[in-house]
Amino acid sequence: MLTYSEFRTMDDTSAKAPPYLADDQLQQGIEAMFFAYRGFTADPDRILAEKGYGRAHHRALHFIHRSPGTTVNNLLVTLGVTKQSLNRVLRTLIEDGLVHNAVGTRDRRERLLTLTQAGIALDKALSDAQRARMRAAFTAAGPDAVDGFRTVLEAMMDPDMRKQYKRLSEGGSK
Amino acid sequence: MLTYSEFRTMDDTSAKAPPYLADDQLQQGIEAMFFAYRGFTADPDRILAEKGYGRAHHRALHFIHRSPGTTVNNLLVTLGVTKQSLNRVLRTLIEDGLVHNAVGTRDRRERLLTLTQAGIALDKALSDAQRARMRAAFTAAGPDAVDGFRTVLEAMMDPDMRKQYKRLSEGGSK
DNA sequence: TTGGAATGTCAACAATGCTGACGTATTCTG
DNA sequence: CAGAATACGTCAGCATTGTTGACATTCCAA
Repeated sequence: MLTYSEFRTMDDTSAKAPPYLADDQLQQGIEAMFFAYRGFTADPDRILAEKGYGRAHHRALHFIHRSPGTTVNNLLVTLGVTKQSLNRVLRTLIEDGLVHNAVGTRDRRERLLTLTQAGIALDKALSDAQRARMRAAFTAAGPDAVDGFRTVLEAMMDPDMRKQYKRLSEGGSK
Repeated sequence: MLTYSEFRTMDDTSAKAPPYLADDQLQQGIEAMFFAYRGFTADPDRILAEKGYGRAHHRALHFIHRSPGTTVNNLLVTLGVTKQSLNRVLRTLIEDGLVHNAVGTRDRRERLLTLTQAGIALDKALSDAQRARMRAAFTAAGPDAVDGFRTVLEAMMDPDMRKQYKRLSEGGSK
């Protein structure tokens, strides 16, 4: 099979590229996403299973760690789930002493979420495992491929999610 | 990214860009995967919800379409789920007349799975939606980015899944 | 003071994973 | 041929994580 760039090079005799992508290219991309996402979650999932948590707990820990002091509503938007679904996860994390919630100072209705030391420790274990795979993939693929990887993924996001993503990438914390 | 001690002493005017760190690249990749996968599944999910199916039905339809006449065992390996989980999905698809299973010719214990016309139609609707987003992303990102995208995703897969992926890529495009 | 926003909680339900156990048909092997 | 192994289907039960809907509480803002 030709790569897309090879395909493009063959046909690219004019300044205007053909606005056509072979369905095989797209199909391959779809399957790549499917199989890669399985790998992406495999390592944290193993750790989570040992501790009795699920993927939703990982996501909550991750984004609380990423934006310390975030509110429940912010987290809802980022994770794209209902408050009931998040609340169930959040409650167990708070009960287990991994997450701390404090009454907001600017707005006392809000609950500002932070990780405890135990929460930081678990997040680190999960994050280390996931980053190790990402690092291996990035190293194997090379920096140019990594740029392309991020460019395509960003283009695949819903606009609202892209904003979330960019805000996190640029600021690290708002 | 702010540390926790920095967060605790932070006031509203202290926001500043954190220094560029190598781990930030990995973190950004992780979040890109998370947000992009949401976009990746969003369009098919809407169609599936209308029809009363879930993401697992989509996956089954996709890979049966991709490998017509595949067996249940083959599908189990590709999807990475248990036979009980797959069977539940497969049964509804067969009952609803989207999938046909025939007794194997080479080995009569096997069930050879194919899509019916109705199954092909639903798969096409789902596939069209997903491909449209993939096409838009590929077009926006450009051919070099697409190559990098696939390279990194492939490097992120578990070895067994990478074999599956390559087998499908080679066979499906001949 | 009142309306609405933010949050929490309870109940019910659905989709989709899992393990374990069992039955049937078929094929392979000694 | 007898028994082991394989492929598949199914039942039962359970966990995670998503959904709606309803309702109470707290508290900011007009």
